Formats: sequence, structure tokens, C-alpha cells
Amino acid sequence: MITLTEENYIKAIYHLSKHGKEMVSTNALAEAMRTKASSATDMVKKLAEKNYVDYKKYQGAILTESGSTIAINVIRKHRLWEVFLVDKLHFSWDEVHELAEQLEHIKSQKLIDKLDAFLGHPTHDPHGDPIPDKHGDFTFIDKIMLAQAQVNETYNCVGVNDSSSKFLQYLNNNKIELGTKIEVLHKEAFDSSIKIKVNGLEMVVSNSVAQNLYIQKV
Amino acid sequence: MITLTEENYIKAIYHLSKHGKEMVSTNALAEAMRTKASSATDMVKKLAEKNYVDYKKYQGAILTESGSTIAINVIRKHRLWEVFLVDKLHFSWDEVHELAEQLEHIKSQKLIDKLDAFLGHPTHDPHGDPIPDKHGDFTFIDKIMLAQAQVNETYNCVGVNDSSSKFLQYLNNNKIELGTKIEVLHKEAFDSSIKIKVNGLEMVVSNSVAQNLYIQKV
DNA sequence: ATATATTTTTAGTCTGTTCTAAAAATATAT
DNA sequence: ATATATTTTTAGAACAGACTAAAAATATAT
Ligand SMILES: [Mn+2]
Ligand SMILES: [Mn+2]
Ligand SMILES: [Mn+2]
Ligand SMILES: [Mn+2]
Repeated sequence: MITLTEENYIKAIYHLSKHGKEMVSTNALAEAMRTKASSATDMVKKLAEKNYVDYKKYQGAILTESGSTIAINVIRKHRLWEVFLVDKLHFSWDEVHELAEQLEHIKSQKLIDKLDAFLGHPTHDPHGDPIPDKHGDFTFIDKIMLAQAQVNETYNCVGVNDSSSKFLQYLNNNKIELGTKIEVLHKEAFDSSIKIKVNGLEMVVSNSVAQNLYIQKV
Repeated sequence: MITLTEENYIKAIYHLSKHGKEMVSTNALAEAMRTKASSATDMVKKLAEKNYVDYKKYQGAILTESGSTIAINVIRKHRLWEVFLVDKLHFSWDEVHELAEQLEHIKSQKLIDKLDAFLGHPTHDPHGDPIPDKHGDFTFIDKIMLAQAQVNETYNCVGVNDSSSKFLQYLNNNKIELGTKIEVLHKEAFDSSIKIKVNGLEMVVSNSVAQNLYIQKV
């Protein structure tokens, strides 16, 4: 039986290793888990013991096939619950992450299958992140960062990189949501800020915003 | 912050004390929690420390006002989730209890309020048990056990006492569910079994069934 | 009332997860 | 290459929650 804490570490390793197969350092893992390096070491040893990661002292950890399967399943649950909270319970997209952190640990394959069906087998969560299907396969969409956009082109907002409530609330305040059309008017060389037109209104976004908003050519 | 384990103990104390105000013995609590008396003692001391129970050595424990509020809130969540699982995800009533045991510990007042609204503010769970409202008030319905029924009367099935999947599956097999009409044909003095007519078919139920089925005069 | 049985508590241990402080290994700078 | 800085691991302790075995309190039977 896998514990809630183990699942969270495994998920963190998955995200830090960028979808799978590069070594994750103890310090990076500790920081992601908001804990100390000594705790991360202990946990990584335990995960290695249970064959969820391969671990070499001082080298870092990497998920095994079985660890990867667990990570993807937790992510699937997390994102499906987020869809439920937004689509069915009418939460705002900036409120659901912490709740999904709790719900993702509910153990029942049947529940997640039924939830998936109830939601109409969604492929993306409220932040534009892909939801792995029951075989663990993702539907990737072809997205770029707003920072990479071309002037005088129009794009669709399709996702966020930073899904903290602070950033999402910033987007709320500026009426930017998934599906919103963004026309790129000007890129300022000095500070990499970008002038865009959204909902008929012109506005300037900083580079740090432009690097956290994913778009797709319409 | 209250832990999952503390919530489960508090809920067990609530149920064992029959909705509130009688002392619960250490042994009874240990048995309900499927643990040992020494563990129950330890936990009861901790709950007393946190002022969720009043506890006197060798005398037993009883919920305080604050403990009672917690118990009722956990029960509210448990039963609302059961309604969700049955009404929205189409689980059968014999499958939902264990899942609700997990879901009842999700911490978010807003979630439970929204779930309640989404479900249409149900007053009873799939087993006929009352769902406390957000102020902790129950809607009690006037029910009796089938064992107390009168011959030649017709009743509505409104709840179960034993909500184990074994009993619920027995009812499934005999096409008895909440709302099913039951006509009482004969009570056998010898073994307290009861002959009833359900869905046009006659059948005999044992006393142990009759004591676990709640009914109401139509 | 005394002996016996049952219930409850205590004492000590274990596992899981965290921490701090110190030691060991690795990386970086001159 | 050596010194210094950074990262990682180890050692030892804490806390929650469980266990076993033994002691203490309470209940029951004669
Ligand atoms: Mn999330
Ligand atoms: Mn989590
Ligand atoms: Mn239940
Ligand atoms: Mn529970």
C-alpha cells in the first residue's frame, strides 16, 4: 500500500524530471516538497526500497516504470477533480488546485473511471494541462508561450505555466481565460513587455506574464 | 488542526453514544475502530487534551459541544458524498460507504456547501439516513422497523439499519430499495419471520432482516 | 466479603515522517 | 591542485498512532 506522502513525493519527482526520465536532485525535491534535504533523502531511499525510483547516493533519483505509472495516475485524478470542481461545482480556476491536492489521493479506480465519464472524458484541466487517459496517454496540444508570439498575429489562450492563484487572479482581473483571443500588437525590446489587444481593449503585459501564458495560433 | 484519525474516533464516539450524550467505554470505542483498548485510551486522552471529549479515567468519554460539531460535520460530508456517488456517478448503494469514508475527510467548507447545492440540498443519504444541514440540524422521519409492522398494512421502505454491502446486496437481489412498497401478510410467531408482498411477489424475510429495514406507513 | 473475571490504563516498543546538527561527498574558484 | 562552497547523507531526536504485556481498577459470582 502506498501512502499519501509517498504519492506526493512521486508526483513531485515526476514533475521535476519533466515528464519522466531525468535525474532529480535531493535539494530540488526537498524544495518542491517544502521540506528538508534530509527528509527527501530518507523518502527517496524508501521509494527505492519499494522500487518506485532508481536511486544512487549523491546522484539523485529517477522514476521507475511503476513509479511513473503511479505519478501519472495521481496527476490524472488531480486534473479530473479540478474539472469537476470548475465545471460542475462552479469553482473558479484559481480556487481548485489546493482542493485537488486532497482529492487526488482518494483511492478507487472505479470512482475515477466514473468521474471521467461523468465529466465527458475531458482531455484538459481548467488550466489547460493535459489529462492522461486511463492508459496514461496524454493529448499534447501545440502551444507556445506568449513571449514567443509574433507581432500582428492573433492567438488563442490555451493554458498557463504558473497556475498559482495569484497569477490566475491577475488573469481574471484582465478578463483573460482559456479560449480568450489575444492579438499581439507590439513587442518592447527594452523590457520584453508585450502590448496586446484582449476583448477589444489594449493592454501591456510584462515578460513574466508573457512567459506564463500559453497560446496557439488561431 | 484535526487529523483524519481524530475525526474517525470522534465520529465513532458520536455514533456509539447514540447521537450525543452518553458515555462511551474504551472497549466499545476500540472495537468500533477495530483497534486495541490501549490505543483507544491514548486517543481519548488526546481528544480530551484538545477539548473534543470529556474523559474520566475508567469512566469513559463523551463528546463536548465542539467534538459534537465536528462529528456532525463529518457525518454531513460522508452522507453528501454518498448521495453524489449514487445520484451523479451512478454507483449502487452498496458500494459507496467505503468511498465516503475517504471523501468525508476532505477539508473545505466551500466544497461541501457547493456539493450540497449541486445535489439539491438532499435531506437523506442513499441508505435513508438523515443528512445534517449546515447548522447541524437533522430532518428526522417517523420510521419503524419492519419487525414492528402490523399485518395487513402497507408500508414504504425508507431506510436500513445495517448498511453493510452484504445486507444491501440481499435487498438488491430481492428488488427492495428505498421507496419500495411492502405489504405485510403474516407474522410467524415461532421464529419472528414475516411474510410480505413486494413488487407483486410474496416472500418471507427473517427476523434479522426485519430488524434492519426501516419502513413508514403509506 | 472474598475470589475471580473483565475492563481499563500504563509502560515500553515500533513504524512513518519530520526536524536539526554534524559529517561526508561533490562542485567551484583561484 | 588546493581551498572553499555547496550538496547530500547520516545520526539522533520528536511526534502521531499503533501494538504487546503487565499492572491497576472495577464488576461479578459465590
Ligand atoms: Mn492543480
Ligand atoms: Mn497531493
Ligand atoms: Mn456510509
Ligand atoms: Mn472516515
